[in-house]
This record gives sequence, C-alpha cells and structure tokens, in this order.
Amino acid sequence: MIDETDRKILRLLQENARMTNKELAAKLDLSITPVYERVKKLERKGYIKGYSARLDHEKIGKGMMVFMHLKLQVHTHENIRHVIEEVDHLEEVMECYHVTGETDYLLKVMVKDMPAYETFVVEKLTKIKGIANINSSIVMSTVKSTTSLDV
Amino acid sequence: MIDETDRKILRLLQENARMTNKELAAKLDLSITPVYERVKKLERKGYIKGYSARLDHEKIGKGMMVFMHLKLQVHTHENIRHVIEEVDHLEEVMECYHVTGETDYLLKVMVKDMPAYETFVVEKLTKIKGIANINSSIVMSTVKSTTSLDV
DNA sequence: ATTGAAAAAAGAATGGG
DNA sequence: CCCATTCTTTTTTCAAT
Repeated sequence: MIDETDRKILRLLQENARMTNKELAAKLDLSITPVYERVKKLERKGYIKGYSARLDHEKIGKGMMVFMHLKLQVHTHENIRHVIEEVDHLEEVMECYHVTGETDYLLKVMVKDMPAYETFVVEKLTKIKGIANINSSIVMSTVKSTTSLDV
Repeated sequence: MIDETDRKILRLLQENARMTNKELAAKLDLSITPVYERVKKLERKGYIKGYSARLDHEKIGKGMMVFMHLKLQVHTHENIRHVIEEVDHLEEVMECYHVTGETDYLLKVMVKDMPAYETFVVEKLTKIKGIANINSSIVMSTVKSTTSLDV
C-alpha cells in the first residue's frame, strides 16, 4: 500500500514528470534517497505506468476532436472481435471504450481538420464491416482537460 | 516550422518523457547538443506543453470511468458561464467539452466505484443549477487508450 | 525507513566547424 | 545547424543509524 508521502510524489509527478528527486525532496521535506527509493517503488509496483510529453494539439496538426458513438450490427463474438481489432489499428482513434447505454462503443478521434475528418469517416471507419450506426459529437471548445487524477 | 527530426523527438518523448538526450541522440543518429537544442526549442515554442506521469487508474482508486452528456435548461450566456464554472471545479471531471449534436456538453468522469459515482451525481452534479438533462455511458472496458498523437 | 556522502551519469554552457 | 569539450547538476549506490 502507499502512504501520503507516496501520494504527494504521484501528484507532483503528474504535474511535472521531469521534476528532479532533489526538487521532490525539497517539497516533501525529505532527503534525496528516500524520494529516489519511493519513486522507484512506485514505478516497480505499477502505480506509475510511464511518463509522457504533453503536446499542443493545434500546433502538431490535430486541431479537431470528435467523439463517435458506434452501434454494432450484430453482437456476435466474431463481429465484436473484428470491429475492435480494426478500430484499434486506426491512428486517429486515441481512445475506444465499450460502454453502457444506447450505443456500444465510444471513440475519441483526433484529426487535423474537417476534410481530414471526412476522409477518416469515409475511407476508414465506414469501411469496417459490422458497424450499424455512427453518431458523432464534434468538439467545439474544451472547457476542461486534465490528465492529473485526484490521488 | 518543425522538421522530421523534431517530429521523431516528439514521438519518442510522448512514449517516454524521461528519455535522456543521450538516448534520443542514439535513436536519431545525432550528437547530444542538437538534440538538446531541439528539445529546448520544442518546449519554448509550445509544441511540448509539459511532462506527465501516467498512473494506474485502478491502483490509485479511480477504477470507474463514465462519460456524461449534459443538456442545459436555457442557453443564456449567464447559464452557460455558471455551469462551466461549477463543472470546472469538480475534481472527478477529467475532461469537459462543448460539443455538437443532441447534447451540449460531454464530460469524462473518473471515480472509485459505483457508490462513489452515485455520490458524485447526487451530491455534486445534480446540485448545479441550469442542467436540464444527464445521459450517462458507463465504461465497461477499455479497448484502446493512448496519449500519443500521430505526429 | 532515512541520512549523508561518494561514484557514475546526464545536463548545461561554450568555442569552433 | 552540428560536433567536441568542459563545467555543473542529478542519479544512483552504499555505509550507518
């Protein structure tokens, strides 16, 4: 189990993964060694899965975000497996979840702009066999977006 | 503008934000200095917005994810401002987008479990004035989840 | 578990192609 | 824009508590 000191480390590393052990130690009122040991433990035990650079979507040409609700034609094991496999390979699909409710799957898709989105839908998504229905919610603006969980 | 070398650096740092300049240099067949200069430039120009630790949702007690579609009662400037302000303050809300389609806002919510979700809905979300309607899609399983954009 | 110190590695800064 | 070198800082290990 992890204690409050570990949770503080996780909070700080969520905000800045490149914070040095020295900086962490200063904020936690500890010496460097225990901080070093704790970070290694959190990595080893899988609390920390990795470290990522956060990029500017607009600047790197992924300024358009769309949430797409997919409904399957038939819910056979084979159809589910096939659709999942195909969706997984699409680089535009950042996230895909099996969800409860009216639809079966929810996808978060990121593309450059509207023409790129149309190409994605026409050339890739609708070519996947087994999808009955697609309902899209285009993101007009981002009210809030964080990757930092309340640990 | 950025070139292919810059894009490779962004790709690698998305996967591992703690990769050293030495490792980057080896993968790019460059010496350390240009790599150092390029990373600093990408940070300075805002292509890299920051670095985050990726945590294990289950392990830190955020094992339940729900997407919630919100519809507003009235679309006055004042009501929109109020709802946005309140939603922004909720720690369970990781993302909130203004979207096209049937509903107005899409929220990604992360909580510990079903009781915590019920508490969130009853004690927090439904206490916000101005929300007409909530439609929830509970995540049963994650088919794909990546933070690495195809740069 | 934490401290302090020492060795190894990486980062920052500089002068030159 | 890139390379090589030096200087500084950080990471990592280890003895001691």
